[in-house]
Amino acid sequence: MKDKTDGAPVERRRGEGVKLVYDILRDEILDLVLPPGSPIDEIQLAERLSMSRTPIREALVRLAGEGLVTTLPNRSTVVSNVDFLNLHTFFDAMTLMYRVTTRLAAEHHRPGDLAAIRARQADFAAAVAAEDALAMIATNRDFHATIAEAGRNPYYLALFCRLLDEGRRILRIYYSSFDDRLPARYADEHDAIIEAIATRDVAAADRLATAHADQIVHQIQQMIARDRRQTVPL
Amino acid sequence: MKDKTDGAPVERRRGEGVKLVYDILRDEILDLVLPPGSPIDEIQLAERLSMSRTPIREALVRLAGEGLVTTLPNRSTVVSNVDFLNLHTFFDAMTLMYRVTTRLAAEHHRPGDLAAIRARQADFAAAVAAEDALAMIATNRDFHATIAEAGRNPYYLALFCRLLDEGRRILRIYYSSFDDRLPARYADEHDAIIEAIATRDVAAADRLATAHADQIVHQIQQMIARDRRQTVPL
DNA sequence: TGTATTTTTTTTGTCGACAAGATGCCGACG
DNA sequence: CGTCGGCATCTTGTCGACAAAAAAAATACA
Repeated sequence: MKDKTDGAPVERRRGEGVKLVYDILRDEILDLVLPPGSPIDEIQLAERLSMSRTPIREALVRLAGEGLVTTLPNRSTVVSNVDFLNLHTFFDAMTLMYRVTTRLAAEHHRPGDLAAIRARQADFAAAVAAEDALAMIATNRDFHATIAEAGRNPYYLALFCRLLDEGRRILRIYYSSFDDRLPARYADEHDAIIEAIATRDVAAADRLATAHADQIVHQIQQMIARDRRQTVPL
Repeated sequence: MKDKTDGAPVERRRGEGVKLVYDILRDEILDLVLPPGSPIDEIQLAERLSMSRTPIREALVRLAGEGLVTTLPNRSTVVSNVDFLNLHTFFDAMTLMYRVTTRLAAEHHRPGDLAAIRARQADFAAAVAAEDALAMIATNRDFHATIAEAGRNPYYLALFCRLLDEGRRILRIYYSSFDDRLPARYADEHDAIIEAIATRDVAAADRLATAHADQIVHQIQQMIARDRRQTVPL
């Protein structure tokens, strides 16, 4: 089978191999190309990318640090599972991070930030117009991550990105039942959030972010309730 | 010089070397045995612990993932600096995590949790009685980490532990000026927090946690204001 | 035929060695 | 006397190979 990740002996700059493996695995995990529970074979990856096992292992250690993979000692490392039993902890943290990052963005954003945020919103609108649910997921993530960057709190940013990535995985699982009627509402809410940030209206930013988070959480919960049969193994 | 980390060729079980290096480096970084900016030489560590560079590198990658060390590409990896210019972001996140973890503990704690929390509080009280400021820092961290565990939100727990560790480092820097008059107040506040959690009084838990966080933040700020001269290089 | 035990195979964790990149030193030149 | 370029040294990033541990397979025995 022909793959875009060729096995030909390509020359790579020093220190670039790790990043390559890391990015590939990360994307494949978040896009569910590697579904939760998939074993990751180091040798196979090494042959596929025509490099030694050392950089692959380093990338795996980094992914394990972010919780995307789980390494069983002396056994294979597998893609981490999504903890459906404790999704409420995810929703709780997600909502809080939506709120604090948007609040902080309204407080601390600087001249260039609004342009970046609006650019991301344009990307999201394009994805909505194209009815590309996968692109919506990705651009929505980038939109809120950019807001978090404008808030300038690295601790919140790190946790928020982790949550957004996990959300990307969850949404992917329920991609088949993605309701493309709601996104228009999301786009409007995004515009309102931008407006609140631009006018430095912290209270409005908090209120809008809370409502936005509630929307997304509610939608995910609906998806889960709808497709529960498929998530429970026989 | 004789060290407890001997260089004799000791036999180690498979997979134990990485954890050993990780724990040693982590402790030395948080205790400022390795002050911020210290270069970490892989070969030197490998000789000191009588092992290859591979497990040392894996431990360094994990530490880099937690932000405790910074790896300059193709150059040495150094202990991460404390960002004094943006301490307010640290205080902000710290206060929020104090609040949400204490709230969640009041909501979700289970039978065994209170005993564990009280045990940690006893450790803290013992450190206060012994007037051991270093032990106070460590036991205070464990006390709040145990509360966060009782809250059962892994996302908050991870961020909170990271913040508590960073706080441990900051307090260590100002250890010389540690005022051992305040800790008695801390112990009382801890008792009040335990009471609020036990009675599942979420509002009280939130209020007490906020006050507690404000106390600690205020004390650190006072320390910094007092010793600013030493923090500014010539 | 089913189960327990041994053997084989596969995969991980660790090691020593080599090559790329960077830092510092030394000499040449303006 | 100061600055630039080349050389030596040091550290890191990567590689191939070996050993330990677990899984899988094969065999012996009841």
